[in-house]
Order: sequence, then structure tokens, then C-alpha cells
Amino acid sequence: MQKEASLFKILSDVTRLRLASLLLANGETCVCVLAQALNEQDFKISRHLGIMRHAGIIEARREGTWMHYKLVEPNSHFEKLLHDFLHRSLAGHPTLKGDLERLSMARCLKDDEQKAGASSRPHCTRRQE
Amino acid sequence: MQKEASLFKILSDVTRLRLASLLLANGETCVCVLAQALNEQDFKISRHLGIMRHAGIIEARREGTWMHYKLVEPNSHFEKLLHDFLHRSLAGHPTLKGDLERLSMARCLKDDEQKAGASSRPHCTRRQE
DNA sequence: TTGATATATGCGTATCTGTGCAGATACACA
DNA sequence: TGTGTATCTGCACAGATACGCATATATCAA
Repeated sequence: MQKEASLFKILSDVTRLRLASLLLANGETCVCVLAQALNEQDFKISRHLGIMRHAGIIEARREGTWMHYKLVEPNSHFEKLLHDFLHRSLAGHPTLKGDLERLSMARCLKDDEQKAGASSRPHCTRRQE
Repeated sequence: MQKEASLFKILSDVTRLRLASLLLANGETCVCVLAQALNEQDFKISRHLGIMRHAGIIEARREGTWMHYKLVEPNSHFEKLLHDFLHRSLAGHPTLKGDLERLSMARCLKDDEQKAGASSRPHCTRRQE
């Protein structure tokens, strides 16, 4: 039962739980977007994503300088039910709603460059864009 | 979302996850029975029960020298779904089956007294007894 | 190659966590 | 009151964890 306990440990940190909720609700998402959605430092998000990735619950896809993360498809009865549980129990959670709100306005470029260049460079691709 | 993460932290320890599974499957249970079911030292079980009790997920009832613990009735949507999830995902788990097997044979008295006195003293009450 | 952007990681630190042991506490009974 | 059983807890220790900072790596474009 150590495997199940380890999965709970991954979700026992608020930052990771918010990340898991976001990836569950938004699908594959870029690191910079996740950092802005959670309003946290890039390196902090990156570190937690690394922990989740090492645990095998998310996977990464590189696209240029951007890294996109998404939840791994459940490969056990327990993981399948865990996904369902998270989806049902956290949908509509105030924290998740706030994170999704910030996510919808997130851009990869720094703010000053956005104001100056007006998107002369490409943004990282996001779902539904 | 800190509250939800804290609940996951409670379940992130194997001993506590096994205890939660047992209480979910067996209902109110005595400490000595839980210790024998998990094949662990009494004080270790007691400490983890204390952590779970302090977290508000289990409650205690004293009966003489015996303490009986059971899961608190879920008082939120999240907790309700969590109970359902644990019930569905861990039912039939090999670890839980083994723990339930030992639980069914557990007695409160020390082994030597059992052999000698042949149950001249009462056992702690258990479900379905 | 140089510079810029995005992401990851090594390190030191402060804090938390689980464990085992010894001892304390609570209760029942004589 | 004293003894025995069941349960809990103070303590020290080893190991894990999250954090912030600085730096490293990877990729692209000029």
C-alpha cells in the first residue's frame, strides 16, 4: 500500500495539488502559464513539476524553449478512481477557479515586453488557442 | 485548498492509510485490535491514531481501559467523496485483506495469558461479536 | 558566437516527520 | 491502596521536505 500512500504524499503539498487540479481542468499546459496561474516563482513551479514528473503522474513535452506538462493517463484502478475523485471534488473550488482565471490571462512574455512589443514574438501554445 | 492538502498528508503515511482503510472496512475498532491487525507496536499505532484524531478524521470512545476509534462522519462534499474513493479504490487491496485477516483473529489479552487463562477475562468488544 | 528567453538544478537552511524507547497516565479490580 | 492491563506521550535522533537564491542548461534568433 506504499504506492498509494506515495500518491497521497504527492498531493499533500498545496502547490502540487493546485498544479494537479489545473492540469486536470486545463489539460496540457506550459510551465510559464502554470507559474502565472498560481502566481508563484518559475523555479518553484518547475521544482514541484519535477517532483510530480519523477513520481510518474505527469509527463513533459518540449516545444522550443517551452515545456508543456500534462497528467499521465491513469494506468491502474486506483489512479483512475483518483482522477475521478479529484475531478469531482475540486471542480468549482475557489482556489481552482482563481487559478483558472489567472491562467486564462497568462502570457509567456514578460509584462514589459508585452506592452512594448505588442506580441511581436510568439506565445507558448495553450489549449483552445 | 490547504485543508484538502492536509487530508492527503494524513493519508500519505502507510500506517495511517492502513488504519483508515481498516476503520472504513471494519467500523469502530479497539486500539489493541488495530495494532495486531497491522502487526505493529501499540505505541506506534496510538501515535498515528492521535495524529488522525487531531486532524479530525477519526474520533474515540473509551470503554474501560480500551479505546475504540472510528472514522468521523464526513462533513463536507470533499470528505464524502474521499470516503467513497477510499472505499472503492482500496477494497480488495492485498494489504487490507491481510490486515482484515489478522484483525479477525485479534484478541486484547497477551498471548501467554490467552493460552494460560483461556479467556477468563473479557476481550475488548469488537464489531460482529 | 552572442544574447535573450524558458526551464531546471545545486546548495544551504529552517522546519517538519516518523520512529523507538522509556516512562507516564487512565482504568479496573482486589 | 496496590497491581496489572491498555493507552498515551516526552524525548532524542535520523531522515525527509520546502524554500529562496544563484547558477546552469536548453533552445532560438540575429
